[in-house]
Amino acid sequence: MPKAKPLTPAIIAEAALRIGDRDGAKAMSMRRIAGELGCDPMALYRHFPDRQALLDAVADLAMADVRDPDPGANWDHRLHALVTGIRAAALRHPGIAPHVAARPPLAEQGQRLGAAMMTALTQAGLSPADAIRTSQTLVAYAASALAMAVQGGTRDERWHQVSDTLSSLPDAPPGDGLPATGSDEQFEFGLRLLLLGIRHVAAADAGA
Amino acid sequence: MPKAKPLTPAIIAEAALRIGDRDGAKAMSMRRIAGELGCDPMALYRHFPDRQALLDAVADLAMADVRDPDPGANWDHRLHALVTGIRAAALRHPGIAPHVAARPPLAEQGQRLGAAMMTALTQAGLSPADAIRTSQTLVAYAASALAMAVQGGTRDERWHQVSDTLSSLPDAPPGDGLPATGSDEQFEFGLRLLLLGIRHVAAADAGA
DNA sequence: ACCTGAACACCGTTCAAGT
DNA sequence: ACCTGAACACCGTTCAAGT
Repeated sequence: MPKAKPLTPAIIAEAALRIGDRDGAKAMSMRRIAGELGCDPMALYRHFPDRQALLDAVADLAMADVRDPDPGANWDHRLHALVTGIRAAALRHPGIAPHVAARPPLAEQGQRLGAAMMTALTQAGLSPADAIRTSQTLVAYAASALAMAVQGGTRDERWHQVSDTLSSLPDAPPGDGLPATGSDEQFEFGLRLLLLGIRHVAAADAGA
Repeated sequence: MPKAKPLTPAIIAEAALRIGDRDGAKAMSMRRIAGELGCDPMALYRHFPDRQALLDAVADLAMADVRDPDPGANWDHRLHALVTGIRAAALRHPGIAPHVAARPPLAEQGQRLGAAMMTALTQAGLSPADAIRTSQTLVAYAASALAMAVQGGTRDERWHQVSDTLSSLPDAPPGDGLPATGSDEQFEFGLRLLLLGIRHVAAADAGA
């Protein structure tokens, strides 16, 4: 179903996100996106140098509805809300989530979220240099949590095997009732681990 | 250059790894692998259900030369060596590294490394349940560090922009001399953050 | 019954030909 | 000068035809 004419990068990215939400990651091909917009596939190349650049724009767009929660809250609440929000936003768009995990959004939304994390970490008492290093670590963890929850545009059952595999080792842990690898609970555990480490570094930075 | 006849999953995985090392991730196609082995592309399907399963085997193979360092060492030294070793092994095979990052190796090597991490964490004093949760977090972090260092089978320059982007924010940190996102130094920082958190949890588990 | 390779239904991107 | 779409060089996988 062809549409009107005026193409912009934003319109293209929105169409691609729609297709990804509907039909998965592999459906976001140049041909399918052009079909959705009713234009020639080659027309997309006048707005993006290649498919990778187009998907970068889609990934950034998917981060648009992550809110930086009330700036008056504690730094750890803010950080927790931000990182959780990034993961949740990506999971709301499973088609583009693998791309978010593989390549950090660096456009408008990526910069906004990066800035929010930096202020929360500075608020925590980290030195500017450590705040940057920590931001990168949190981005890495959020990305990985995404890759684990999503595979090829659908929530990935296979990761559950990691938990099963680890549970079946000699040291014999309980096994049942443990969070699966890509689950919300497992994500929360790792994030708490990182926040504990951050608190420690913050104390050291403040003491220095 | 066709070779001899007998195909096994191991021989196929070795050929694919060789191609990936030489020509990158996209070169590991069913057709190219078959060409390397001098067989029909369809012959591969008698040993693997699909391409994804074949790449899973290649990813596991790439972990084969990670050593569990001297078991007498401190738990944090062992963990550090294991996680660093996983990342280094994957970076030695950049063609398969993105796949290692996206899907954890669960075959022979994956189970061996999982078991090694579990014993180190138990040694640290963690409860079995927390040891599993922490293993998963460490796997997640290692995977992410890989995704950041490698893109499409080559070390990714684009991630350096994350560091640049964060450095250019209002709060104005020094900017120069900071580790780039996919770098060894940045990886070490995040790993130390996690080890600090683990030490904290270990103390709590021991006290309970 | 097993194996092969032609064929199907796609890709991203180049580039020559049209306007 | 700009835009188009045919064509190139690939994919993973199915399946009918051969042995």
